[in-house]
This record gives sequence, C-alpha cells and structure tokens, in this order.
Amino acid sequence: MKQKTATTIFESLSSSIRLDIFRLLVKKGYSGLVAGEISTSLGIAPNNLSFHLKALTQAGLLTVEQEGRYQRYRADINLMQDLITYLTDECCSEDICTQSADTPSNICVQTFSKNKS
Amino acid sequence: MKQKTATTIFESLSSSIRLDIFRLLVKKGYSGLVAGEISTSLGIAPNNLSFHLKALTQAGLLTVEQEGRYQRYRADINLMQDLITYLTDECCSEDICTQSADTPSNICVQTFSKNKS
DNA sequence: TGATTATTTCAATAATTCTTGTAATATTGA
DNA sequence: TCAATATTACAAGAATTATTGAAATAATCA
Repeated sequence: MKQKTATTIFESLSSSIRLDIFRLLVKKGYSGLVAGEISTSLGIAPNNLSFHLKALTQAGLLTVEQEGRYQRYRADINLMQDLITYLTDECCSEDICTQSADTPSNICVQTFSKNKS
Repeated sequence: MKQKTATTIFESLSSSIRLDIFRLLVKKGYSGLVAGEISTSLGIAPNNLSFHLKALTQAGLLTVEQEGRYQRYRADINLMQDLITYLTDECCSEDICTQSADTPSNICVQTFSKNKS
C-alpha cells in the first residue's frame, strides 16, 4: 500500500459524518444502501452527503453500483486489513521485541499474538 | 470505543508527516526515539514536529516518557486493534452475509475468516 | 552559576476542508 | 413528452489545520 492511499483512507474516516456512513454500511453488509436511504437514516442533507460519499468512494472504502436512478453504496472492509498490515508489517524490525513483553504499554502485542498462533 | 476517539485517531494518521512518525516508531519498537532523533530522521523542523507529536500523543497513538532533558516517544499499536473492532464489530448484523461469499467485492471476508478459524 | 541543548509554546499567515444554496443531470412513471 | 424524484456538480463563505519564526521552559555540563 502506498502512503498516499493510507492517508486518504485515514482522512476519509476522520470526519464523524463519514465514519457514521461507513459504519452504517458495514452493518448493512452486502445489501448496502442507496444514497437516499443513507441521507434519511443519518439526517444528512443530500448534497452534503454526496460530497462525503464521493470522498469515501475515492478512498476505496465504498463501492457504488447503479440501480436505475439509484446509486447503491456498500462498504469494503477488506481495505481495512491492508491498512493494518501497512501500519504494522515492520513492527519492531529495528528493536528487540522481548523487551516490551512485561510492560503495560506493550506495542508489540500484535506481533506476539501473530507469532504465538 | 467512542466515536470521538476513533475520529481523533483517524485524523491523527491522515497527515503524511504524522503517518511517517507513527510508522517510524512502530518500526523502532520499545526502544522508541527521542524527539530530536525523529526530527533528524524525518527532516521535520523541531517546532513543527512538536505540533504533530502532540496530536499523536493526544490521540493515544504515542506514549511519552521523560529521560532527563529528552522526551522518548513510543508507538502504541494496541489501539489499532481496538479501532478495527470498532469499525467491524457490527459487520453485516443487518444483512445475510452469505450473499456476498462469491462476489469480488466481498465486504464480509473478515467476518468469514473469523468464523472459519 | 552561566552557557548550551532539547523541546515546547505562541502568534500569524497560508492552505485546506466543510457546509449550504442553487442548478444540472438522469431515471421513472403517467 | 412531461412532471416528479434521486443524485450529483458547482460556487462561496465559514471553519479548521499546517507551517514558520521567535521566544519560553527545563535539563545538562563546564
């Protein structure tokens, strides 16, 4: 994953409106929702919603499918897993992880669990 | 996790400078780095770096420990796992997941893998 | 103590993002 | 075709965030 991709995803989810939209669509699963339903459900003005849907879609967090005059949006959470990998794949590569095993703020927990399983 | 916590984390990582800082510290593991080392390593002016370190720390992504006249920063990636849970814990709760099993953009993959393992 | 170094704070400007209103586009149904 | 509905595009002002320079704070060392 490129850095630009990552910052775009984070930027997309840094707005409470967009986070609400994404979580709503995650909940709705494959069914997704059309723009009007999202607008009603979250109480966001259609034009403002369109602005945020565009941002989420461009970040790759949503997919859109045309259904007649409706646009159906769905969340794509696969991208989230790639994002975590991007953040943590070099975890502790320049440090001895074991040092942190017994500290309260253990930044290597994820790496440890990966190794254990 | 509260919505405000989540948006703050996303906002923190939406800047390329802050993403660089976080990834650098993830790499450095428990050793972490002091502010001056981060400044040199990434070529960021000390006062600007301080601005971004403050943002990351307030979001909970970094911890700070005083060492004499140095401030040692460390990444806390545990928070990332909580964040993923916040995003996906209600995944497909209002939809039949199986519908998406054979589609290219399968938003439920994560849920499926969880169930399989 | 006095000088030096590390880091943070503050203020000002530049840049970016959000929201709203209005208009445009496109599909549906009579 | 015409009217109604769904959605998007554009433009302008308000609000927020980033960067820089200068100064302040605090710890170290001679």
